Amino acid sequence: MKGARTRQSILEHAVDLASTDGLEGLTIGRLAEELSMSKSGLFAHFGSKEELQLAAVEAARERYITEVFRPALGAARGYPRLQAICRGWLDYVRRGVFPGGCFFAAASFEFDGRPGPVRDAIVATMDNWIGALEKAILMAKDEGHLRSDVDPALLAFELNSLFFGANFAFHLRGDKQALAKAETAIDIRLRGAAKKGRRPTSS
Amino acid sequence: MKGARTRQSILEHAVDLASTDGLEGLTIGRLAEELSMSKSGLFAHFGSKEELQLAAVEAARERYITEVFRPALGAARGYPRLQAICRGWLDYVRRGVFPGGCFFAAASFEFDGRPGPVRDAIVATMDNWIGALEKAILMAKDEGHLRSDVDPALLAFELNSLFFGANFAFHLRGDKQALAKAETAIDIRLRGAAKKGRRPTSS
DNA sequence: GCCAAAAACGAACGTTCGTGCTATTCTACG
DNA sequence: CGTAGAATAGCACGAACGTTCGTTTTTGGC
Repeated sequence: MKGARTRQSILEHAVDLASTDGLEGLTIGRLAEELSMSKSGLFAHFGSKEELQLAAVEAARERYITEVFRPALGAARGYPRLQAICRGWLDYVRRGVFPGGCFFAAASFEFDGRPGPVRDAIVATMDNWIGALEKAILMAKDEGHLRSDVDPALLAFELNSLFFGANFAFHLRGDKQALAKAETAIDIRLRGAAKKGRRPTSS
Repeated sequence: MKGARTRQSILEHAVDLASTDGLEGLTIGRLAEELSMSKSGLFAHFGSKEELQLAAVEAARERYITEVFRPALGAARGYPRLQAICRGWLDYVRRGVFPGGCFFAAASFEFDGRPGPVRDAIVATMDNWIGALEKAILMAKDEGHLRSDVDPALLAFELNSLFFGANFAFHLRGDKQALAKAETAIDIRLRGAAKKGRRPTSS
């Protein structure tokens, strides 16, 4: 089917557009114009704007997994993988995987005070991501790389906060040192959680 | 003049609306309807939507200063004031000062990939805020409450990240323990930066 | 209580929004 | 190669958008 290919290319553009203009600011007319196709032709792929938004969230999730999460799974489980996730995240901001900054950070703050299926999809994605972060931390504990009194939920909260903070400082404020600051803060935090005697992995 | 009073009440509603629907999602028609006045009558106060948005940012800034920053200035300069700022921030989220969560967190992520005067106003406000945070940290160093190797810009970055992270976890994910997590993380971080021998202020 | 000035209104502008239809073009399989 | 079915285009719709303008109502100093 050609439709599937078209649909995919629509979604790639939709995700880029939404990362700068927001999921609500995403417009079928603009999207169609930028892709040189008719509004109705594009519209037929989704049936409603909400379906387009939901598909965009899913497409963004896939890009995120491909660009940030899956590569980190190449590192050995435990501390190295946790470190790979953190570095991968900062690199994902640096590389500009989404032109308007992290799609999910933007979507999270856009929909945090609004009900509906789109919000639910974002919440589910973020729950999943935080859960994966907690799991990586738990693994590092199980491997004996992190101290046993480390609270996975707390550490995941802190790391994710620093990720979002880095995205904010880098993209909004244009702070050139934002990513370096985040890396420093993360390194210190991780080292503090590491078991004594563990040789810190060089950067 | 009655106009000034009306303008102010328009802006209070505009700020509330924008905190849930975004500054771009803010609509003159909706705003007028909720205030039971005509679109044109409301419009005349600002002259353009962009002016309305700029005025809303300024009004939000004033509310923020009144609700979060000024109260903290009542605490003694140094460590206590820094602590008061942090606790005040978490309380500001808990109390729901803006119905859709922190106005500036939302605005920051909404405009982080878009140029224009509104973005500039948000950047200026955030620069100001981060600067104030750094200044409070510097004061705490000067008072001898924090270790001399503490980097104010780094610590301000970390604290602000935790604030935004708390707002995210609380409002989007509905994590009831989000504020407790943030408080724990902040306390640990501040204690780590405090000079040895300093008696930690009880909560 | 008068009267200029300020404020609010009501109607309309052109544009864009999301969403239906119907017709045309293209694609891929038999 | 022909043709059924998928994909896209064209057009129109009602509603809402920001904005303009002329009129009416309200306000506050004398």
